Amino acid sequence: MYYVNDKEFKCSVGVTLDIFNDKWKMSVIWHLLENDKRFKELHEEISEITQKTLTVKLKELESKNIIHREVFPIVPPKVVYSLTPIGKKLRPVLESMFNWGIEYVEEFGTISGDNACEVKLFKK
Amino acid sequence: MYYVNDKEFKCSVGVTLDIFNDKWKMSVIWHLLENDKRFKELHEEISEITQKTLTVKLKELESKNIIHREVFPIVPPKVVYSLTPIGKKLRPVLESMFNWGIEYVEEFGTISGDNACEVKLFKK
DNA sequence: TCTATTACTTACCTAAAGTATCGTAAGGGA
DNA sequence: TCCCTTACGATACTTTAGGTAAGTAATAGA
Repeated sequence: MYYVNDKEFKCSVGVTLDIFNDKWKMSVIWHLLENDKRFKELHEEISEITQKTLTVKLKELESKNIIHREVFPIVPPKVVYSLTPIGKKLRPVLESMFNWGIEYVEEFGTISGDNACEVKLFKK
Repeated sequence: MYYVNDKEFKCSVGVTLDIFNDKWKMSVIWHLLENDKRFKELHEEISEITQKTLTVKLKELESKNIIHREVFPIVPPKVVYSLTPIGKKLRPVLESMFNWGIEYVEEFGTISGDNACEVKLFKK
């Protein structure tokens, strides 16, 4: 049995799925894998998310020790988000999702042109 | 650019995240990786999901060609769900989630006793 | 006849996420 | 002085995903 603040899990997969049980957290991790980002940068890159939801998701990830939030006390404000060590260890998860996505599209979708996405993934 | 029925994605990770953007689909895959299952077996194993939601999620996964649904015309009814070839290719995704979950619990949770979960994962 | 079985369906309700707008705080320009 | 700017996020309201609880069909067995 695995226990993470009062919650009980039969399996470690459950721990992971319980954290990433929503629509957005994995996306945030994906974008932070590239490099640290300010709130506005994240919001521009994950353009479909609303400001409020992004705020909530960043707080959730911070409270679970997956991202780190650094505030610069200047005006206009500046806040930079980065992955913690355990957050960085999510890379293999996103990597396998990346690879599966390609296989899925090759079978059931279409690809046009190319994209700079691999760069994001495979740069250290 | 990647296209999967009318939807456009900048990155193949987006394709994967768009499919598994909910609370339950990954869990269903996890349980089907072990072996094919009837509706009732899945419902017992993923006990927190409601019957209605499981029905909906299975239909969604079937429509996306990730699982296969076989109906036996008997009474009481028997319906067996299994992973399609592309569905089986999700194993590395769950595997990395499994591994990350262990690392996360080692750092922020506790483990008591052991579990038979690895068996499920690593049996072919 | 009555109950158990399995895989759903239906109607209703609640909680999570989305939309839109406003607040804060310091500096710059008219 | 007053208003505009930027970056973050708070607030109020609406939409939707998921949860609750009950019902259905068809047959076997008590």
